[in-house]
Amino acid sequence: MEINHKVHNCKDCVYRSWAFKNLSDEELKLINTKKVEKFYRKGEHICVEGDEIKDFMYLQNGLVKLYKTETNTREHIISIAKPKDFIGLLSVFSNKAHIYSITAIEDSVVCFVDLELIKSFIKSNGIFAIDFFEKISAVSDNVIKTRVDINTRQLRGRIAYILLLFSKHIYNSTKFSLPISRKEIAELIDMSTENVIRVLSEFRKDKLIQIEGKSIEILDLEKLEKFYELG
Amino acid sequence: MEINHKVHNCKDCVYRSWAFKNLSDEELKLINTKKVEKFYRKGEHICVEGDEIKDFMYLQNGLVKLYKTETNTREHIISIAKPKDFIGLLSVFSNKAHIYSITAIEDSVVCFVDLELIKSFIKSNGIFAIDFFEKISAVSDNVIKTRVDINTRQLRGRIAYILLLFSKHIYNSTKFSLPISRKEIAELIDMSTENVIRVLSEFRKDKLIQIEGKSIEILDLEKLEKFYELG
DNA sequence: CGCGGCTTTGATGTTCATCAAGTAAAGTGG
DNA sequence: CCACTTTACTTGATGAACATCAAAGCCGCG
Repeated sequence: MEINHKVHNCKDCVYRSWAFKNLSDEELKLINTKKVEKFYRKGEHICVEGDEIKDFMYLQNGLVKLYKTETNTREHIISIAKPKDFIGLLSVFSNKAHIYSITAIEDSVVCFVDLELIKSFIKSNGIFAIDFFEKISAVSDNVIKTRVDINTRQLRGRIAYILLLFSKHIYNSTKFSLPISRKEIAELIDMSTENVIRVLSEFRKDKLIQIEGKSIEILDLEKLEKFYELG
Repeated sequence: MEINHKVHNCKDCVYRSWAFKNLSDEELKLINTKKVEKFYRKGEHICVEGDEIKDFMYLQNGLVKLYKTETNTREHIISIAKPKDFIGLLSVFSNKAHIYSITAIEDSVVCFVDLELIKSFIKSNGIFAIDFFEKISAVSDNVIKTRVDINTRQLRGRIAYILLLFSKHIYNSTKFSLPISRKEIAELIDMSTENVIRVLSEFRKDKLIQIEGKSIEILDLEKLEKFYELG
């Protein structure tokens, strides 16, 4: 299932300047020898609820979903992680086992770093510790904010939220290809699949978006933002 | 508004053995001289959305709510914090300003510790850093879990959730006095005040609970748990 | 080529918020 | 302490928002 990805040197990794900027050359070297980069094809599992947490994982490339399995046919998506996000959330510190499953929704590359190594850096390198926690706190804080954002809105506001999320925060374009199915959108924003489709169709009829299968273009950003703001 | 509470010595504080157990005697002494314990009467604000974050705050005693103000008459409650919880959540690391307001819903004692001091301990004391982050991660993780729990349920399941929350996790008793109004329950679980009342009345008629004003007794724990599990 | 999963639309019914109106409780000023 | 005001609570009636059911077309995949 998993294919080992072409391994980079951590020194050249974009994440060095982000989360790991405060590591010394030796520490970086140690990470470099111990880290594992794995490639996941769209649809492949990265981890499953209940798996033991051994590594600190962050997304180098692609897009993944965090979710809980509710029934055989229904999942509940907690969040969509984008590159640079720490995809195990805080569980890495507060749990022994993953509390969510993670699956790639686009071809993705995940970097695994042994958790004990990260912990040893936290212990020995205080500057790193502070910076590191700022970064992972932001990711979790954002999940909370997103959940609240979604709950306080109704259908149109939620769909507008999702469209704006992909457009502004993930693809940086008004034109993109939806990485998830209508059903997954429904599972992400707590509504029925049928109503996701209905609202999308309504938005198309009202010329807010152009949509054909997975391909979406936002035509009227202002109106969409109004739907988002008004709930 | 705020009344200075009788100040304890950190050495005798129950929290020493919990979050601060890995601090040395000198470090503890430093906290002791710098910390401020404040007493808040029920209803008093501890902080307001937008306030600068200067301190790390944890709840020694009482009960507080975290919320966002939506309109003049409506708030949205994010969570209820109980003793030992870190009430600023992760914002302390990822934000300069509080993103939620905090108000006491019971008479409460909050301990304020200068954030810079905490950060300096994180830098200098690695064992403390790891332990400390485990603790605050658990609190935030729990907020996420709770939000998901609530959204995936409908009215009866949500009310059951709230009742079980107070009974099991806060008061450890089937008999307790509700610390929040019907309106606040509504704001916490995203439903209308009227329907909170309706479901509570229904539960009373069905002999699941006995309720008179704020005083509640759970009569049929099993049925209540069934409502919670089935949503 | 046929099966299962995804998508779409319409019809129906349930769940829920909102409105209205009244009672009880809790502050507030004289 | 009492009239007064406000805020909390409660119940019923109504309609809006939404899920569910049903049926059909579509597409990919073995």
